[in-house]
Amino acid sequence: MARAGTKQRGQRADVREALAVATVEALRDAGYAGTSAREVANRAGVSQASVFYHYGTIDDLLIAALDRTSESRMAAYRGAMESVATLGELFDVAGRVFTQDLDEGHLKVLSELIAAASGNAALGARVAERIDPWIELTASTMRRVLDGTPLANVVDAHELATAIVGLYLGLELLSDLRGDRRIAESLFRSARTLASSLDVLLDPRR
Amino acid sequence: MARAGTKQRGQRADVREALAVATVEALRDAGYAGTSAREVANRAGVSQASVFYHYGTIDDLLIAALDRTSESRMAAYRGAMESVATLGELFDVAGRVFTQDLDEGHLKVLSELIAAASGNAALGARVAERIDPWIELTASTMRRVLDGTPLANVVDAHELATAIVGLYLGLELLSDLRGDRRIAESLFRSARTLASSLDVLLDPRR
DNA sequence: GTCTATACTTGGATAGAC
DNA sequence: GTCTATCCAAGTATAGAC
Repeated sequence: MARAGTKQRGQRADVREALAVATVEALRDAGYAGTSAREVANRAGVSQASVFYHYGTIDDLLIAALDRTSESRMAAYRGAMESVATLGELFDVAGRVFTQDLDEGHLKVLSELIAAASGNAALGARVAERIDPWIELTASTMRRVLDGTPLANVVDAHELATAIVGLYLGLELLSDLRGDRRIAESLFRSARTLASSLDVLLDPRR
Repeated sequence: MARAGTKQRGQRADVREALAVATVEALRDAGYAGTSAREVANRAGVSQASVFYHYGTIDDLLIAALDRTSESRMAAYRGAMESVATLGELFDVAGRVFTQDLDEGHLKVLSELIAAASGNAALGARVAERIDPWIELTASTMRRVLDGTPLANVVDAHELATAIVGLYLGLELLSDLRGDRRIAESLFRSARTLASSLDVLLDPRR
């Protein structure tokens, strides 16, 4: 079924893909400072020059890696959040997805690039754009969960969402620094217990 | 009053001090990646070689800078937190000190070093040690504020403190990325309003 | 103690062969 | 398209003059 060019195009896409994957791994294992063109190229098993052929600059490669994980995680979160109707369920699901993020290093990619943005304004602007969808997703989830409860009139969903995304990032930093994900795990467990009690208070019919 | 040696010792201390101050500024303005021996030395107005004479390695200089801000901020926080007795007051004070941190870049020093720790395990261990006192301070403040309320039996102060420190770090990252501290400001304002209501619920006599 | 000069390493990016 | 070779800039660290 394939004509000439298909293989070529396929290989080209393969290398691009491999570089993006390798960049995610490098950011996860070695941080921003350790994610050089050489490091990524070695991980991908290609030459260092091909990084610049395919992506032009390191920043473009980093953004590609961020988009890669971000889109994949966004799909996972959306799916998980759709089934959530109460605060208890919310923390239950959030805890599970968070520890998965932690294990697979998805959040690490983001937190490394945010920190890197300090010394690289152009990169920072591009990273900032990519956080907005996460705050939106969180806000719409909060609106759904709080809808019909007295809290809906008291808290601003967008503001709350910003705090939650911030908390996610901060917990990632701390867990990673300690090399211990149990901190976050027990936190989500406690939050879930509290949230379940709150669910009853907010709507006793449940 | 001074003998020979006083001036010498004083100058030596001056340069050490100037280097530590310059490092804090460099981390704040240029991030970890931009904080090189050359950059710091230029800011301090001394030669690049003196960095190594005084601190031996870059890591030692970075830790000295962290200790410098950390101790100064710890004193400020302790003083501010002592007067706090209710949740409403807590968020009021926390909001003020947080925006001050943001403006002066104290938290930035910490968040940059935490992110840098990914690619530098030795640095990471030293940074981790320096976070514990903050969690302890937060935990003891929470114990005091929650003491005598029904919440005291429901939440684990140390766990809550970890979440709060994480939230602080995360909000710092987000505010800094956006270059907009109003996000955090309005968040603290809302939290304070909510907390004041909670104070009344928890102890109507107040 | 502080400087200049320098050795050595790593990283971003390009040129040119294949 | 991918490689090797190379250029250039920047960083850590040390040596040695003053």
